This record gives sequence, C-alpha cells and structure tokens, in this order.
Amino acid sequence: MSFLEKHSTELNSKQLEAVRTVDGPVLVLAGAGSGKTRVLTYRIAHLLFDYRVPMHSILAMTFSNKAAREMHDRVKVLLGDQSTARLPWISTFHSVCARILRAHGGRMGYGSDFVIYDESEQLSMIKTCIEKLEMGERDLDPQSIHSKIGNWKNDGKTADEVADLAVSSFDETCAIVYKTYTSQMLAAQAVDFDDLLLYAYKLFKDNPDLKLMYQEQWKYILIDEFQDTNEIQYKLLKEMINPDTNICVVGDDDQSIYGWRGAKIENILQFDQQFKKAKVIKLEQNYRSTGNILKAAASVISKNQMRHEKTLWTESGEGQKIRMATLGDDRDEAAFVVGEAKRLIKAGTRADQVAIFYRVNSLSRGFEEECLKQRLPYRIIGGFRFYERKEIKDILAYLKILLNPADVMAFRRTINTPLRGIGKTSIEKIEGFAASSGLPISQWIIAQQVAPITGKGREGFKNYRSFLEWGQQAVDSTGSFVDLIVEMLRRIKYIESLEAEPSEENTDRLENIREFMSAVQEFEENWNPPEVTGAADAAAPSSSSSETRQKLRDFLERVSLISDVDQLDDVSDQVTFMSFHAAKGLEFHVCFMTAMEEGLFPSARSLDDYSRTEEERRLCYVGVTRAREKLYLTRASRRRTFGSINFNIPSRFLKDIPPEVLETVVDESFDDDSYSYESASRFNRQKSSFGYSKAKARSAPAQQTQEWMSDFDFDQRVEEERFTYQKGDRIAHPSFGDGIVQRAERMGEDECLTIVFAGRGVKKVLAKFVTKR
DNA sequence: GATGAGCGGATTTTT
DNA sequence: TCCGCTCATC
Repeated sequence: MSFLEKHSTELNSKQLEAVRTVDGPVLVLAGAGSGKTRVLTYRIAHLLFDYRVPMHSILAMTFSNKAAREMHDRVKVLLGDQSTARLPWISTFHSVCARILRAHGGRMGYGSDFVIYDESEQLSMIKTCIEKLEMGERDLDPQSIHSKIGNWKNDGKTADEVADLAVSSFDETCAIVYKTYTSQMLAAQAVDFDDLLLYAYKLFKDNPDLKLMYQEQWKYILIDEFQDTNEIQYKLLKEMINPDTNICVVGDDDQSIYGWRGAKIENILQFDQQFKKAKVIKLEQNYRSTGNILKAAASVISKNQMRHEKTLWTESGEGQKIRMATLGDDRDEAAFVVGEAKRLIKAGTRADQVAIFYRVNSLSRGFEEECLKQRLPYRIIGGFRFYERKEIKDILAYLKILLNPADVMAFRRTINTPLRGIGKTSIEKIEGFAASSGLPISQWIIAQQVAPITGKGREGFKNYRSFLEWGQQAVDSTGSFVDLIVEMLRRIKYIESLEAEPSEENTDRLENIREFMSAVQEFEENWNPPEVTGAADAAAPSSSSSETRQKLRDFLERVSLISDVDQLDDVSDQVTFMSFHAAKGLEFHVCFMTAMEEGLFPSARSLDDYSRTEEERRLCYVGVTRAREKLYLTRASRRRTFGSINFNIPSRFLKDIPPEVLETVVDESFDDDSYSYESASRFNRQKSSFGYSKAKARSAPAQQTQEWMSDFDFDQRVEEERFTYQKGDRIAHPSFGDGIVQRAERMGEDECLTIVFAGRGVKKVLAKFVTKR
C-alpha cells in the first residue's frame, strides 16, 4: 500500500489533490488555518515513499527558522523508522543561500568564513563609507541611504548596475555609497542579509556550470509563504529551476503583510500567468477558528481589491461572538485586557493559549505594567532580541574576529571593550595602517611587535594583540567549543569588568552571559558536521577546517539568522504579547486585538497609499484568523501617545465586521451621552482624531471623520423592563474591583451596567462580568 | 578619551 | 514621553 493510500483519510479532497499533483508548477492558495504545512509535509513524504525520489532532489524553502523546523520535524514523524537517513533540505531562503555562498563564494572573493552583519553593523558600515567618501553635504542620512541600497538589492540590482540608473542626486549619492559599501564588505569578508540572496543569485547567473549542477540536483522545489517573496527571491527561484523542475509554491495572498519590506504580492497573484501550465489549488476549509471568527475575517478581507477570491469555511459551529470593548483610556484598556485574560485563565484556559496583539511594539508597555500589577506572567515576542543585547554582541564580536580576521566591525567593537584606553583616533590609525598594509586587520595587529600607539592605550593594545595571537591558534586547535569561549572570556576579562562595577544592569548582563553559555553548550551537544553542499567546488578555498572552526562558523551563522519567534517554542505558563506581524503563522485559543483605532490600526502612515491600506487590512485579517475560539477587539476612547492625549476614532476594520457576530462587552465611547469627559474632548476630537496629527491633516479631513463616525454605531441598546441588577447594587469586577451599579440597560443578550468603581471612575460593563457582593 | 546635557524623532522587521 | 544620538566639556 502506498503512503498516500495509507494516509488519504488524513487529508481533505483539496489537500489530497495538492499533495498528489507532483508534476509541473503548482500554486496552492492556502487560506489561514487550512492545513498548508500538512500539505507540504505529506507532499514531501509522498514523493519520497511513493515515487522513490532521492532525498537530495527535494528542496523546501521557508521564511522563518521556526517554519523550517516545524516542517522538518513533521516530515521526520511521517517518515517514521526510515528517518534514520538524512532528510531533504528544508531550510530558510537565507540559510540555503548562505550555504551556497560558503561553498562557492570563492568565485566572487568570499571565503567560507565570511560573517553576516546585522542591521546595526550594516548601518555603521554605511556611516564609515560616507565618511570615507567625504562627499560634501548632500542628503547623507545613513538610514535612508541604507534602505535605498536595500531596495536595490531586493530588486536584484548590483552596485555596478545602479550606477547608470540613478535618476536623482540622492540616487547618485546612494549609488556611490553602494559601491564603496560593497567593496568594504568584501574587504571585511562580511555580507548582509540581502547580500545572501543577491550573491546566490549572481553566482547562479554568472556561473552556468553551478546553475546546471544545482538544477540537476533539485527536481522538486517547494516554497512556503510565497506571498512574501520579493523580487530577488523570485529571480533566484527562476535561476534555480529549469523546465523539468517540479515547483510547488504555497501561500495566501490575503496574508501578505511585508510589502513595505519589498515583498511583492504580484509574485503570488500572477503566478498562474508567469508559469503557464500552473495548476491552482485552493484550500478553503479552515480547521482552526469558529464560524463567527471566520465570518468576521471574511468581511474584513473582502473589502480588498487585489486578491484571489476565496472563502474560508468550517465544519465547526458558530462559536461565541466576538467581543468588542471600548475603554475610557489606554490604561483602562490594559486593565480590561489583562483582567479578562486572568479571568479566562482562572476558568481553565491555558496561559500560553492567550495572546495580546498590537500594531506597534511600543504599545506593549501598558500591558506589561498591567500584568505586573495584576501578577499575570507574560512574555513579549519582538522588540529586543536576546542576541542584540550589548554584552552578547560584544562576545559575538570577539568570536567573529577569531573566525574572520578581516572583520573590521568586530575589531571596532572589541578593541576597546572592556575599556583598554584606545579611543577613536587610535582606532582610525590602526585601521589606516592595516588597510595600507593589505593585511586583514587582526593579522596586521598580530604582526606588530611594537605598539603603533602611544600613551595609555599602549598596554591595552599589547593585551589585545596577545589575545588575538592566542585566538589564532585556539580556533584551529582541538578542544571543545564551550572551553574555547570560557578561555576567551577569561583572557579578555569581560566578566571581571562587569563585576567590578556592581549595578542592577550589570547583574542582568552577567545573567545573560550565563544564559548565552548554556545556549552555546546546547549548540555544541547537538552539533553535527555539515554535509557537503553539491559537488566539491574547485574554486572554493580549502575546506580543511578544524572542528572548532566549523562549529564557530555554524554557531555564528545560526545566531545571525535567528529571530525572536524562535523562542516561542519553549512553552510556558505565560500569556504572550506581540505585534500583529509577529503573530502570522501562530494560533491561540484567545486573542486580543488591541488599540483598534484609526491612526494606529490602520496606521496613519499607510493611509495615503491605497495598496498600503490594503496591506493593513490584510494585517487585520491575519490578526482575526489567529483566534481559535475567543476573539476580543479593544480600543480606547482616549489614548496617551508620545506624551499627548489623543482621541482616536474606532478603526475602520471594526465597522467592517458584521454586527451579528459581535457583542459589545464594555462601551466607554467618548460620545456616549451617559458618560461625560472633560468639556474639551469634543473639541479635541475634531482637532486631532488621529494619533499622528501631521499625517492626518493630509489624508483625512476632520469633516470626513465626523461623517464617518456618525454611521459608526455599536450601541444598539433598547430599554427593557427587568434586570438582574439595579441601581445601588454592590458588585465586583475582575479587573476594575468593587463598584456600585448606577444604571442597568439591555444590550444584546445581556445587560449593560453603568457602575461607579472605587478609584476608577464610571464605567459600563456587561452584567456577566460582574458578581454581586 | 570618557562623560552628560540637549535635541529630535518616534511603524510593522520572517532573515 | 522617552530614548538614542550628537556635541561640548573636563
């Protein structure tokens, strides 16, 4: 019996079709929660078992490590006993490219020990280039130059190509910086994220032999999240395939949310035109959410023009209604959300099944404070990454310079950390000498028997030099990787320098270093020697490296290409905060979509461009479809942003959700007659309904705002005769504490109470959330 | 070469 | 409001 026969009951008819269609180009439009990972993994297993396709003929690419790992693990389970053998290559775009570059980078001047520069290293490299070029006083904002260069790279344009394309003086400046940047990066044996893709593409394009070799190898290519591919990834894909390659791309155009980073939704929208015989299979059955949640999601996304038509459906019931809560201000919103989360957890929901989403990371703060106050354990995904902490980056820089003697950024970071009395001028001096000698920076330093600087930096230089000298042989000696780092830390006296100055911050740093060391240990325990990529490449530099060197190389690459969402796996008893972007691909029993206000979500900056407004709408769709059972939409009538108070009007997305799937659980709208704000509020509202008043003035006149608001009406109360509560009743609320009922009125199936809370003012709350005292 | 006051700017960020 | 960067000072 074939694999597919055995497992066919585990797939619905569309999924089965997607798994079975192994030949030719296939586009699988996989709606949210429709089981696309299942399709991908079963497809791989089907190829391996039923077609006897060799492992190495399959290449599967994802965007995140997490997705790659998940696919990898699930394939492994499907393969069962046979999985003692190697698995197919399932990896991120960037890792695939890094590996290709490590094997064949010699053809463009990169050895196999190149390092990957992160965002901040890239930026300082740009700054260095600008300084080096001494170009008058033109628009020299490093940030915007950097992003311009990034855009070019994402379009597959090299430094030489853009030189002729420049249309403005800013473009010209960027083109010049781009060129210098490229040569400086090469000199430092460093690449950035975009380079990985660009250079892999260039290698293929310029080297037909390489291209043919890989095309021969990869008979089946699978790509996940295809809606997020950018131009260079698309071009790279085109290079990877020939007419015989069986390519299968999976994605959901409705979840394309990285357009601002260069992702081209056209790649998926036009796939069937680009690949003529492509078969399009739509997965529309949803296995995640309740009917009401899907209904809301459908109403939100259907307003978009640029999309493949599809409608999610489910066999499960309608479920609960989506809960809408308008709170008085941002602090009330946080109190409500955290209070509700707590209540649900008490009632049996697992804490790690509760998620709080927001449009901008800065909004996490209020929720954090509230969680601390209410003693609810939480964790934040996004914002600061572990590997971006100063102490970790310092240690990584030391490791980088051991691996790659040309790494200028690592040199700059390490030379005076811990303090060695070597300042800016000395650093420039050393770099200058090294550059004119033609030696990689650390080798030049090792070669100096006499310190090239005078004064108090002299001793420091000597120490640094002897450290490098030790490192040079340590990297190629046998011994454990952990021991190497321990010895390194001892030599540079990093820990001592922190201990010398006891402060809360330094205690944290020491703790982080401990955590780092245990990550290193874990890495070493699970480490396997890398397999050889493709055939041996004569042009590649000698690959006879010590095991320590190989570990070092692998470790640094992994750390460079890692992200935050990866930490999600260690499940724990905490609620999770994250941006809507970070939520993509995840699911939770309970989701809170917070700060649902115009100007925040959709973001004010997206309002002057229709395609960007559509992207915001997709982001909202992503948020809604993360929820399995319970979904809350919250907003604040009044919000403190950047120190000033704003009266944001409700997000347009709220209006798009049909009233029959909604229930209002708290309504503290500022225009409510029973609830009066400071007299200024109505005036203020007209003046600045958006958080960002500048952007707003351009995109949405106040008058329009007013009109729009008037047809926004959640408040469908009808007075009824009998209530559970009446004026004067003493009640308790999970987030607002004790209060006294002022008024009761009907709201949907429940009753709405106006309550005065001790110390928290007047609020409206649904009766089901309070208890009698 | 290290330190603080003052100013400007402040989305989203799979890699 | 708050954070990071620049520039002036010791």
